Amino acid sequence: MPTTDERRILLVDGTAYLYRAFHALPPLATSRGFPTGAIKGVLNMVRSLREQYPAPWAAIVFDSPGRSFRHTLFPQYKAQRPPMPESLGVQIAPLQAALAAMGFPIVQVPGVEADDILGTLACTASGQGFRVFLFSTDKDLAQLVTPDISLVNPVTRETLDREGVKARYGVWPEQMVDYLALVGDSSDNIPGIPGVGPKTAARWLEQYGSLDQLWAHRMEVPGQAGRALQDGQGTLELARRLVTLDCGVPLEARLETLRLSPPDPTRLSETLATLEIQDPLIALDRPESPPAPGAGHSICITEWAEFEQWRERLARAELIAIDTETTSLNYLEARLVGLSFSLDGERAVYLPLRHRPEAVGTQLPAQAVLEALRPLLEDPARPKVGHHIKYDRHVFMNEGIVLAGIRSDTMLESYVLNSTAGRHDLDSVASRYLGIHKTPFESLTGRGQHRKTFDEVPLDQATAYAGADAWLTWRLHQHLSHSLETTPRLARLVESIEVPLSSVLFGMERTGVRIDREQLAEQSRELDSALRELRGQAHALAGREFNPDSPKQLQAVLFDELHIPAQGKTPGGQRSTSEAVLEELALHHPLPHLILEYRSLAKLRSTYTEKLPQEINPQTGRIHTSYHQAVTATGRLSSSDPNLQNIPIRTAAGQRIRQAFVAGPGARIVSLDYSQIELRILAHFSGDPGLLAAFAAHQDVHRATAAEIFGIPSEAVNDDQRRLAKTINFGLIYGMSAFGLARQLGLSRELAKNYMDRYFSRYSGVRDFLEATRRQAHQQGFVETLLGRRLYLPDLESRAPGLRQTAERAAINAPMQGTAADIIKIAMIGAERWLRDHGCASRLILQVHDELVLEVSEEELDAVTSGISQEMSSAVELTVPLTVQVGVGPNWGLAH
DNA sequence: TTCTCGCCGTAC
DNA sequence: GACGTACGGCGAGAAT
Repeated sequence: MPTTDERRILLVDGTAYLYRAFHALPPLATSRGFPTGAIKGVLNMVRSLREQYPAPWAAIVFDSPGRSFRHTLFPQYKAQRPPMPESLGVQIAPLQAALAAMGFPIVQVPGVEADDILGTLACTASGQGFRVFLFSTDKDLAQLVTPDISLVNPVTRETLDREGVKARYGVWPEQMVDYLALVGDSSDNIPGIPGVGPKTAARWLEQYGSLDQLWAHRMEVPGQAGRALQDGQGTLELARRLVTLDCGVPLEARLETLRLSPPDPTRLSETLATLEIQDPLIALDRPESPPAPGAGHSICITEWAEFEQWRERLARAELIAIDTETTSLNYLEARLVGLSFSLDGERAVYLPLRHRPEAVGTQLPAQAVLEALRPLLEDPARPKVGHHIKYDRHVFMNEGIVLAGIRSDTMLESYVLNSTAGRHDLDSVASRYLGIHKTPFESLTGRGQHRKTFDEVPLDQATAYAGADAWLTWRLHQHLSHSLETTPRLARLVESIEVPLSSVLFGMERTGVRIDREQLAEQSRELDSALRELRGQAHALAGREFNPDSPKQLQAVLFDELHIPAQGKTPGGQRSTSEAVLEELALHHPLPHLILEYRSLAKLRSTYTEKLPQEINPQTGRIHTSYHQAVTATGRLSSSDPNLQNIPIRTAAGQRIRQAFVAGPGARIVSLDYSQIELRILAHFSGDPGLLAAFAAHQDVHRATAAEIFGIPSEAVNDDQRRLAKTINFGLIYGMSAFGLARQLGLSRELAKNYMDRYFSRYSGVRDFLEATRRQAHQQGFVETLLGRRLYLPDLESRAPGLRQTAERAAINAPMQGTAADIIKIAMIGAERWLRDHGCASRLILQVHDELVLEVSEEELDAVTSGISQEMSSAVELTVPLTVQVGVGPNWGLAH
């Protein structure tokens, strides 16, 4: 994007900005109570806009209070709108003063709405050869879009050109007025044709071209919507006049006056001082904004000779940053559209392969290019780096190419460097570490129903976008790997664990897990009838029909109608209907218990028995989850689409769902899980003799704990005592307090405190370790796992006690949870290597934090079971044994 | 129609 | 206020 183009003008819908800032941002006020939140918000938005869209010309347009021609036309126009809040209204004048001091021309015309002013200015400027950028979220303005006038969403920066309008709304800009007239606009109180929404309107206009043509053929339009159309003449006439922007508003402000001026530092600082706004970014705003930081350069390759030259360069490169562009985020459905590479972080090449003919003039034949690149892509000695390269491996695999030579992954580098710094997608990481703000993907493809796939994106845009992904990845690797080297353990974590693990996860995702569809269907049917029955009983008890899935309706029934006394509050201040509360309420009335039963079955049905079959891939007949390696704070994996790490196990009905996870013919399911891994880690870290001894002797640790707390022989421990000890043991890992223990067990606070004191006097090593962890966390600002993985905890220094205490509990939990994660990751890499070295057909299929699940062919059963179990227990050397429990069965439910 | 948020519940 | 880490379904509201 050129940074100095004389004929560019920015037209900003100031009123819309104002409302957005007012609603989106926390209220802010001067020491005397004058509200300033919206002012500060708008100033910041306008500042960043000026940086990102350098232009010599601009206007910020405001609505004026009072009536416009539309009110005369239609008295109910905007009638249902609440008046502007007073605390917003008073901010307008000082805002305009500050904007003027920043050098922005302000335009406001009595009796004229901002949209009409924007329309008039846009048309005038465009007529004089200007390139116009309209900043507004109002879809009415889409009618103005032409090759010279673009509409930019100020929040997402999504830019709509003519194609974009068509993609977003399904109609061309010149059809927008007709579209809006058909649909109506509830926020402006503009009537439309009843029953006609965006989809119907777009379909009709696609078919008939315009409202006039549609009207001429109205008797041919079938259905209820067709009848509503036939009755709608008056409505349509009116609506069309209301939504049409008036582009001929008489303006005093002539275009020549709309030049951005340099800020007036004196006036600006005075204005900001009065408003008590201290924001160096606003104050330091300069007329010459810096250009967008270090843009790389991207070349599109469409000639074979040129491709050959680049291929030779790639073959000689020390390191290749690589990225794929595809048709889908779903790794099995994704089809390769193009490839980008960068060798130096300055230049990138883009190889379009499967763009649609209408989006591209010419492109090289995909198959030939891939075959020519295959030796390079599959060569382990040609080092590559990518961002989230597990996805690219899938894409290549879909093309029959086995990507090899993966040196690193910038997503994993960013995650290990600081898991909680923010998201770890390329956009976020590039902004965070390089200060470079990528063009959002949606600004190329649009959003929603009509969005394009990447193969429909025009080649120039695709090249810039895909090329940026490659050169950014190259630069990020340089930056992040350097940062990691200052803490060698972190560098080693990436290199020895996360990057190899990414390959293991790739294999697990690819393999998937077999599901017995019919068994789940049968369970759904049974749940259905049980739920119908429970629902009927609940309505009978309540004396009326209500939706037991709705906490809000349930509150009304329980607390207002049945007058059961409420127990606790949700964080949002509502009367809670959580499981713990309903358990209590069940003592007063039969309904709460019924609801609990209903909820547990409804959960099983909606989340599992109904959902899982829909996730079965038609090609493979199996479920392929996604494992996320850069999401959790502590280093654990997470799983989604579907989440296979929260499949029920505790209840009998839940167990049955695991039984639908089955082995293929000739195979068995083997489950191996670490026994008490986090408590063992606690024993290791604390070195507490009592805890170490219990594990060394392979005792039941909860029973041993109970024996210590109660001062009795372990044979004498009863079930209640063991349960209490178990709760304390788990609570320790989570940083639980005596209060929490009391609540969990229904004890008095004194008694709970008493038990915890006894625990800590018997296990003083644990007490000292927890205390040392807290102290170290405060001193360093982070805690560490066994392998040096860090969790930073800035909230430890927060002035808010709630935040601080939560951070302290996280500081206690993270070393144990995170170390367990480190250990199982090492075990997974070891397991995969073991299977490969032994030429096994058996496959890892699931990981559930402390459990690995494999699908094992029967002839390999004994060898694999003992081999993997050995890999797991020897993953690291602790001062306690790492015990692994093994189960085998025809399905997951029976493999425990 | 689609998105977001609050609430709730499943796992380890 | 009071037990850590996740993902996701549903209802309800909404500057769709």
